[in-house]
Amino acid sequence: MATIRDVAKLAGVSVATISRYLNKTGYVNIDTELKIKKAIETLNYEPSSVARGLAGKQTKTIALILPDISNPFFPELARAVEDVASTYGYTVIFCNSDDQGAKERTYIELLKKKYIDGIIFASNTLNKHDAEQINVNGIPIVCLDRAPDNHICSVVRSKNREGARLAVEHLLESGCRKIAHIYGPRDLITAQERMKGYEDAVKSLPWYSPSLMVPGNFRIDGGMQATETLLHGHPDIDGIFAGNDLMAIGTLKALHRMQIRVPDQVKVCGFDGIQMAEIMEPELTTVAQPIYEMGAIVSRLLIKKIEGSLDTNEIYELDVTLVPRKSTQKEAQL
Amino acid sequence: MATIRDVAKLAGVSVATISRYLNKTGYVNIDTELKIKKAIETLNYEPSSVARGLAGKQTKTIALILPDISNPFFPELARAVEDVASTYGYTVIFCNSDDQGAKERTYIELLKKKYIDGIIFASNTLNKHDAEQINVNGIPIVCLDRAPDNHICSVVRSKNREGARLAVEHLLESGCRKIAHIYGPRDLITAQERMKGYEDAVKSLPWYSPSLMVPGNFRIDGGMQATETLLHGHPDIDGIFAGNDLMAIGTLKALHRMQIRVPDQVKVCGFDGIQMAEIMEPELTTVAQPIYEMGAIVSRLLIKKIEGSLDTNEIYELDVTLVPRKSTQKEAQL
DNA sequence: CGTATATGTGGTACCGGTTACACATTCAAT
DNA sequence: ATTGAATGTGTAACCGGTACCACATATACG
Repeated sequence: MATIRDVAKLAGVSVATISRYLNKTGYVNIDTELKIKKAIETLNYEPSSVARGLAGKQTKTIALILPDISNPFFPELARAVEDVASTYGYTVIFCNSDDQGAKERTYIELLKKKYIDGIIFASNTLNKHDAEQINVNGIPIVCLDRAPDNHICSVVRSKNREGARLAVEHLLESGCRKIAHIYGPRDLITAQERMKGYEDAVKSLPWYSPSLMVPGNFRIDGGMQATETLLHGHPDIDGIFAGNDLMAIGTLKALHRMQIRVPDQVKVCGFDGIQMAEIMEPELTTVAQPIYEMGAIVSRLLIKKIEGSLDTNEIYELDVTLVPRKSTQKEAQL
Repeated sequence: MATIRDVAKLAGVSVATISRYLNKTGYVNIDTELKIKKAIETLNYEPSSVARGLAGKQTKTIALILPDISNPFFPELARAVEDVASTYGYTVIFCNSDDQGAKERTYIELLKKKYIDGIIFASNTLNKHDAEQINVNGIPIVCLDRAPDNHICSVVRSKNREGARLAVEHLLESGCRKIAHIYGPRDLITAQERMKGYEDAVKSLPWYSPSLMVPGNFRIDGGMQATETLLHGHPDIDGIFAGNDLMAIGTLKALHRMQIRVPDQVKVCGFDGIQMAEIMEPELTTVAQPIYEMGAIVSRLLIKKIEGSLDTNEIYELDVTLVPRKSTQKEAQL
């Protein structure tokens, strides 16, 4: 690999000039420019990002910390992040935290040593202390869903509470008269918000009872178990709003095993809008988050922050859309 | 951030000694060691990976180039790669190539500039020329599925041909008498091998006809279209072996729309063993590849290559397993 | 014409590590 | 006593860039 000094020698100028030419900082005579161009060409020179990273500030690398890439919600997000990052010339390192604070901190240490330019947090355990820790090091961060604390970093999230209300209202309109909710892990803001949305929509209704809310774990198996519990306690349930699609899929599976027909006997609605929802049989109605868009926005935000054209921390709340499908279809009106 | 010189000053020794201590290269007196330890402790010193990268050789970073992380096959693979990489202290950069040679080459250029330690190719367009190009730069590479050329890099793949035979035999055992095949993109080795496996198993059977093989694109929509074409031409088909799970899912969907019952009228088998297969209704029988294991092996291989404890290029062919599920179930024997 | 400003270029000290080499000292073996 | 290996440490060049500063020349303005 040729170095900048090789190029300088061949072009008959100093390294400073080459650097100026490369970064378009300072003056370079048009003739000199041509000579440099030719030298670079013939030497097949490519500036080393590592040297640049050491000398200057930026490594043109960002990190994406998420709980688990094999959770179907994240691949699309990751794709979006990588897409916009690469169009801006950034490279992305990805880390699976499994939502464990310890792992996150380990990664953060590692990333600091690597002079990473910024971090996207799609993980949920980042707390105020950690965020401040990173901020101290001057590394810009942007969060998904969760704000460690007000204004410590920008946050992108979608309207979880409103979405949950939408889901319940849709179930009501579809003819449900007793709707249960399977909620996700208590420590996840998204799960909390969706639960609140559910409560908003049902608490004034005569049939409402707190026992209609049971915990899941945001995974398929959790949805299955919760559904069994639910139908055991309330055999007359005719609508289930699951806190995310994975649990809704579990619900569908459990109902199928119990030989309960969807949507005839029980209607089901999920939340997230992952691809899987569409391939279920019956197809799963869901409140879709704009996953790709979230990833794209969060990346653009981070890059803006890195490049200094943004120094305020804002909260972006994205709209969700109810996607009605088979699993909540009213009986045909004959 | 403290630097090595700060530590040296505080500990009252030279930077060389600190470096020796850090890398456990060369002698360091036990007393000196203690002083250094203390200095590092009080300064909260962390060596800069970037400086190390520039001075020494390794950046402790590997790249994973795959077609598209949102293709359900890859998240699990990516997870495995990241898991083992991180246990060895490596960090992973991921790149979506969309199977476009141009994108791949752009990434490779970028990665070279970053002094990446090695590359895992799970993408399919890497050709001999590209691979040599990388080899010239001395960057170790390991491939999934595809060997650009014999012995230019190690390859991890699973027994596609044998797996396809397994699938067809299973369909035959389940009572099928006319089995079609939906194959994937012609330029993918995996698709070719699976097609060959299908042919191996059926070519000597009386009903066999080349028109039983139709192209899909390894995606859901491709599977749906292919299924429609297939049943149009051969209404008496009672078994379909799709080249991958995504297409098999499409098949299931198409059959459902055509009101053809699975497995009663037509049995379906996929290939890959992605999580989605299990959540289908009916659950999809498939030939499962050990996806996580493939990712783990390929990463370990790469790391060994990087660290010099491996210099031969080998081919690892992993066993596949037929996972019988509802979509190929025989009618109950009453 | 003197002076300010724009244009163009080079020297070189960094950035924060690694490592080759030189130089001591200790200790066991001859 | 001599020698050579093992132990221990420091100096400084290098990795490949960036950027500050000095310095020249050309052009414009009052």
